[in-house]
Amino acid sequence: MTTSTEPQAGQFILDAVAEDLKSGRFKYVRTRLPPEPNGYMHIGHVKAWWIDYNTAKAYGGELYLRFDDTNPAKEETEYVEAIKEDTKWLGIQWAKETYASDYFDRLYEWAVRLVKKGLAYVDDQSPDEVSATRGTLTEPGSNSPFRGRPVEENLDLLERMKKGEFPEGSRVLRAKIDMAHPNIVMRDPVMYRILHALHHRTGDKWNIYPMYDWSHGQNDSMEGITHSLCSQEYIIHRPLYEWFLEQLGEFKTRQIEFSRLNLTHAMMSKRKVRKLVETGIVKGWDDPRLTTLRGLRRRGVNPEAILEFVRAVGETKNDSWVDMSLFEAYIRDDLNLRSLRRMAVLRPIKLVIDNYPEDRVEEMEAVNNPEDSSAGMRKIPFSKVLYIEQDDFRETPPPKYFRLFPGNEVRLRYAYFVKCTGVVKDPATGVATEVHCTYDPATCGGDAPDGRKVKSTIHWVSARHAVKAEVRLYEQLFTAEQPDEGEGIDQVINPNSLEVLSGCMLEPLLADVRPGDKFQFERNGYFCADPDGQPGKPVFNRTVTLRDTWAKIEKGAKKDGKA
RNA sequence: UGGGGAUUCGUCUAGUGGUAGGACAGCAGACUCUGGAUCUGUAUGCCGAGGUUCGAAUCCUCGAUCCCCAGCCA
Repeated sequence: MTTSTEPQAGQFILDAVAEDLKSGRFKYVRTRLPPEPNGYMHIGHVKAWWIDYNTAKAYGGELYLRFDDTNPAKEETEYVEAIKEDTKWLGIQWAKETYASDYFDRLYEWAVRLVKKGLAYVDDQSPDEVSATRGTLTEPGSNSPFRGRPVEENLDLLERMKKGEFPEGSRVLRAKIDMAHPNIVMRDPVMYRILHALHHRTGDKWNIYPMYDWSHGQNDSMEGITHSLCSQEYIIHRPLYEWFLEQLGEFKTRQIEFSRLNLTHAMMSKRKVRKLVETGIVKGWDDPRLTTLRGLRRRGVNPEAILEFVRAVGETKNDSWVDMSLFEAYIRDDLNLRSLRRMAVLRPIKLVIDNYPEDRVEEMEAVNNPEDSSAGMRKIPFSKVLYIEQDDFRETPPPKYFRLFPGNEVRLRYAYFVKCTGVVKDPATGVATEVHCTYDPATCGGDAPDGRKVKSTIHWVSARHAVKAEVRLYEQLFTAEQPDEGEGIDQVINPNSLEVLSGCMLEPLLADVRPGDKFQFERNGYFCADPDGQPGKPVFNRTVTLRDTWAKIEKGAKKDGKA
C-alpha cells in the first residue's frame, strides 16, 4: 500500500478553501480544533483533527487549539492536559492554545449589542415551558410572553443574571428570531443559561454560561478563523451561525461540514465507553481494546498509522462505516516497515533434538528486520531442547499442513532442518508433552548443501535461555459491526476480546524492554511492551496479527467439512 | 408537502458530458529461511424510472431508501 501516489480520497473541503482563497473571500487560512474537555479522545476525533490540521497546512495557514469550555458542569482540567498530550502524540501542532472561556467578557458585550438591537431578550419561562412552546418538527412554536420585553428591562435582567441574582433555570437569554421557523434551531435559541458552577478556569466569576451556538461561531470570528470545519450534525446550525455574525456585523467565518468517522466493531460514543469503563468490561480509558487514543497507544499502534488511515478515508459528506480491517491494514503496513523481528513462542511445547549434544549451545545469526537492512543482525542461542508453538506440530496433519508431523522435515528458522521422529504423551491424559526430532548438522544456518527444500520454517526459543512472559491477545471488543446501534451492549461484547497467556517463551533479548517498545514476533503478529511489565518479566500486548493464510485455509477446510 | 444532508464494487473512496479507477476485504497464482512481506492475475459497483444528448455516474424530471434536528449538551 503506497501512500502519496494514491489518488487523494475525498477532499471537497480542500477544494472549497482553495476557491475561497482564489475568490478573495479570505486572504489566509486559519482553522481550529475545538475539543470539549470532558473526556478522552478517540479515533473518531482524529479524523476531525486531521482535517483541521491538514486544511490549514495545505495552504500555509495555522491551526488553533481551542478548548470549548462553556459548560463548567462537565469539564475538567484533567481532560485539557490529556487532550494536549494526545494531540502532541499524534504529531498535530497548533499555533495557539485558546479557550472559549478566554472570550466570556467579549462575548457578553456582543450579547448586550444584540439586546440593544432588539435581537435578544430575557425569557422567564421555565425549561419545561420553553420546551413546550418550541413546537415540534412539523408544528411551529409559539412566542414567549416575555418576547416583547423592552430593551432596558432586558439589559437590566441580563446584568442581574450575570451577577448571580437569580437561581439556575429561572431565566435565559434568547435570540429573537422566529418561533415558526421550519428549522428548529432558529426558534429563538437560548444564548445564555444560569449556572452557579465553578469553572475550571474562570472560577466563580460567571453565573451565566453561553450555549454552544452562541459561543462557538463568535469565538471563531474573534480568532479570525477562516474555516470552521465540523461534523454533519451541525449543518442545521449553520443558518444560526451565520445569523449571529451577520447581525453582529463581525468577521464571517465559513462553516463547512463533513461526515464523522464510524469504525466497525468499535465504540465511539463517549457515554457508552464510559459505561464500559465503569462496569469493568474494560480496564480503563487506556484499555488496549478501546479505540481511544490512549487505548491505541497502549495497544502498540503508531500515530503515523492512525493519521495515514484517516487520510485515506478522506473527507466526504457520506454516512459511512469504515471496516476495521482497513484500519488494521494501515497498522500492519506501518509496523511491518519499522518493527524489529523477534522469536517468541506463545503456546509452547518442547521440541527435543535427540541427536544434538546435551550441553552444546550455538549462537545463531538472525536478521532484525528484512524490510530495513540498517536494523542489522542479532544472535540467538540454540540448544538441544527448544520450545515451539503447539500449533506447529500435529500428530495427524490436516491437508496442506506443512509443519511438523511424524516423518516430516521442517526448518528451524536461522538454525537447522529437523525431522520429526515422534511425540511423547502424558499417559493419563493423552496430551502431547514433548515432540522429538533429529537434526541434520549439514543444514546449519538453515540451508541444505544438497539443495533439498522444506515447505515450512518454524520459529523456536531455546528452553534454557527462554524468557518467560505474559502476552495479552486481543480481538475485537464487539461481535456486532455496529455496537452503537440499539441498546444491550452486553449482548454484543466479544467474550474472547482478551486472552491472557502467561507461559510464553521469548528469545533472551526480549528480557529487557521498555513500555511501548514494539516488535514483530515472527509468524505471530506485532506486539508492544505493556507498562505492567517488570524488568526481566515483560508483558506484551498483541497489536495486530500477521495476515494468516494458513488460518484461512484451515477455516475454509473446516467449513467444507461441515457442509 | 416540517427543515436539512446523503446515495458509485462486500467496505471506504476517485471520477463533474467521452473506456467507471484505487485501497481494504475475497479468490487464484508466483516468490519466499516468517503460510509475513513483495509481485501477478481475477470477480464484484453508478439507488430506481423516465428524459436531454452522437454519448449520462455526471445535466433535467419524478420517485425510493438511509441519516440528522424538538438540551437551559457540544
